[in-house]
Amino acid sequence: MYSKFSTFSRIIKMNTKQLKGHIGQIVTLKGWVANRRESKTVVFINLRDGQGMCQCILGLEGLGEGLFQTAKTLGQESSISVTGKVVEDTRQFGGFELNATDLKVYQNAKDYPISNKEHGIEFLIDHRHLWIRSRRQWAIMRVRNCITYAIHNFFQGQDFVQMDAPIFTGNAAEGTTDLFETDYYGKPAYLTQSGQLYGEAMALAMGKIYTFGPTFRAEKSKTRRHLSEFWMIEPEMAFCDIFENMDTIESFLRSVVQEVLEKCPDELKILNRDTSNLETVAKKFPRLSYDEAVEILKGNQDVDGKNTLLTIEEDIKENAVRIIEIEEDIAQREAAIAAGGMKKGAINFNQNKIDTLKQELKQIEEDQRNMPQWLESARNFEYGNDFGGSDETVLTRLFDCPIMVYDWPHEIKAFYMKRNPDDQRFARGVDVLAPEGYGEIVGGGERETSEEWLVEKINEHKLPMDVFQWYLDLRRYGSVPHSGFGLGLERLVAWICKLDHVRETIPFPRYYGRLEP
RNA sequence: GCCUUCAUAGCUCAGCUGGUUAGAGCGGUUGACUGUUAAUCAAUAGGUCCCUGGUUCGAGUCCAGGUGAGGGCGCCA
Repeated sequence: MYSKFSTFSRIIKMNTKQLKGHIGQIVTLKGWVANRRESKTVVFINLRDGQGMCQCILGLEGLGEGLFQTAKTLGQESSISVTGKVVEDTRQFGGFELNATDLKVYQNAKDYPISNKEHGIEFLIDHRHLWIRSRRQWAIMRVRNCITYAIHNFFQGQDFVQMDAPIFTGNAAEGTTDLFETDYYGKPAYLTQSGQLYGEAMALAMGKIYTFGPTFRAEKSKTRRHLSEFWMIEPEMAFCDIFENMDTIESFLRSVVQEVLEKCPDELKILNRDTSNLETVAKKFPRLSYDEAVEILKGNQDVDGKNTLLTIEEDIKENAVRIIEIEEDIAQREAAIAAGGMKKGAINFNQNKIDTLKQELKQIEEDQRNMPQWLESARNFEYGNDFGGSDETVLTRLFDCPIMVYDWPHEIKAFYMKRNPDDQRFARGVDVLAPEGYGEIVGGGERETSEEWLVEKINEHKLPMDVFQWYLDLRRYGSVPHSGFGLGLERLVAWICKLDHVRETIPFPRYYGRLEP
C-alpha cells in the first residue's frame, strides 16, 4: 500500500491465489484466457495465471463500448491483464470472481490448437509445449513439484546430504541395460543409468546422502511405465542394514504421500484422485520374502481370504459384463439420435457421452486381451525368476498399500547386492510395489561389504575389473554395512495422481521414438 | 526383439456383407441471445479416406507390402 502516487495506490497487483481477503477491493490480475463465453452485454473469461483460475466478468457497463468490443474478440490463450473488483462467488473454482473495470491486451491469440474438447494422445504430445497449460496437466505438474519438495524435505530433515552424481560414465556399470552412447573427447561414454556406485562412495564420506538427478536408459520399451529419460532419487546410508533400509523407505514414502495429501487437495480433486487409496500409506507396509510373494502370485497362498488368480478371473468376468453394458448404452443413444426430433443440445450431450463410453470400451477391451496372458504368466511362474510387470500387477491386486518384497534369489540381482548371511541363496535386495497396478516404484537393498565376494561377483557377471577398482577401494578402506535404494520419480507421480501413463508426469517426456518437442 | 490393436475434415469419431454426390459432434466464420461454467440457437466454409501395388464393372471398405501410432511381453524405476 506504500506508494507516493496516490491515484495508483488503490489498485493492487496480485495472482488468483491471493484474492481471499481482498473482497470489495480493486485489483489487477495478469494471465491468459483459458475459456471465453459471451452474450449481448457481458463476456465471461476464465483467466488462468499459473497459480490458479478466476472468472472475470467483462460487462459493457464496467468497461465501456471500446474495451467491451475488444473483449468480445479475445481468442483462447490471449494474454491479458484485467483490473476490477473482487467479488465472492462460491460457485467458482477458487471461490471468487472479478468485476472488470479495465482491460489490457498483451496479445490477442487466434486459433489456439488445443480446444476444450477431448484430443488423442499423439496430438497432445505433439503439442506438449501448449498442453502443459491445460488444467489437468497444470495439476499434475504442481503435484510433481510438491513431491520433489517433500522428498528434499524428508531427507534434509534427517541430515542427509544431497549429492550430484556424474551423468557421463565410462562404463556400463551393471552391464545389463542398453545405454545411450556419446562421444567423450574421442572415447565412448555413456549417459548414467544410476548414480548408486558414486552414492556409496559419498555415503562413506558423508554418512547419509541422496542423489536427485536424471537417468537414461535406451530400452526400446513401449509401455505406460517407461521413459528413456527419467528422474531418480537414490539415498545411500552407511551403517544401515536391509531392515533399517526398509524402515527408511516406508517412512519416506509415507511422509511424501501425506505431504501431497495435505498441500495439494485442489490438484488431486482436479485429477479426480480417490484419496482414500493414498491414505492407506498410514498402514504398515506388508513385507514379504520372495518365497512368500511367489506363493501368493501362484495362488498357493491367500491374502485375507482372497486368492490372486481367482480375483483376476473375477475381474475378467466383470469386464465382460461391463463391455455388454457399454455396448447397449451406446446402441441406445445412437438409435435415439438417429430417430430424429432431438434438440441440438441433447444430441451434443449424447454424442459426448458416446465418445466417453467408446474410450472406456477401448480400454477395457485392451485389458481383456492382456489379462488372460497375465494369468497364464502367473500360473506358470518359475521359482527363481524375477517378477515381470504383469506379475507385479497380479501380486499387488490383493493389497491396497505399497508392499515390500525382499530376499531375492541372488542370481537375478545386481553384483553389488549383499548375500543373506543366514541363507546364501538369497541377496538382500528389496523392491517396493505400488498398489493399483503401478508396479515397482523403488528398488534397493543392502550392499556387499566383502572385497572378495565382490570380485567373485564381478567376474561372474563378466564385468571389466579395472573400472571397478575405485569401487573396490570402498571395501578396502573402512568398509561398513550400508544400504540404499532408488525411487523412480515419474512412477511415484503417476501412482499418486493415478495417471495411466508416466509420460504425463514430466514436462517434456523422452521415450522410445519421441524426441520432440 | 516378439505379440496385439489401429490410421477418414483443424480435433474426436461414424461409415454394416464392396455400390451414385463422403457423414456427425466439437472447433472456425457470420448472425441471434443479461450470468455463462466444454453456454445455447440458426446459417456457413472445411476431405490426396496414411503411402504403394493388387483383386473387381466398381475399393474409404477386400488382399499384399510399406510408413506412423496406441498397448502388452521382455528389460526396468
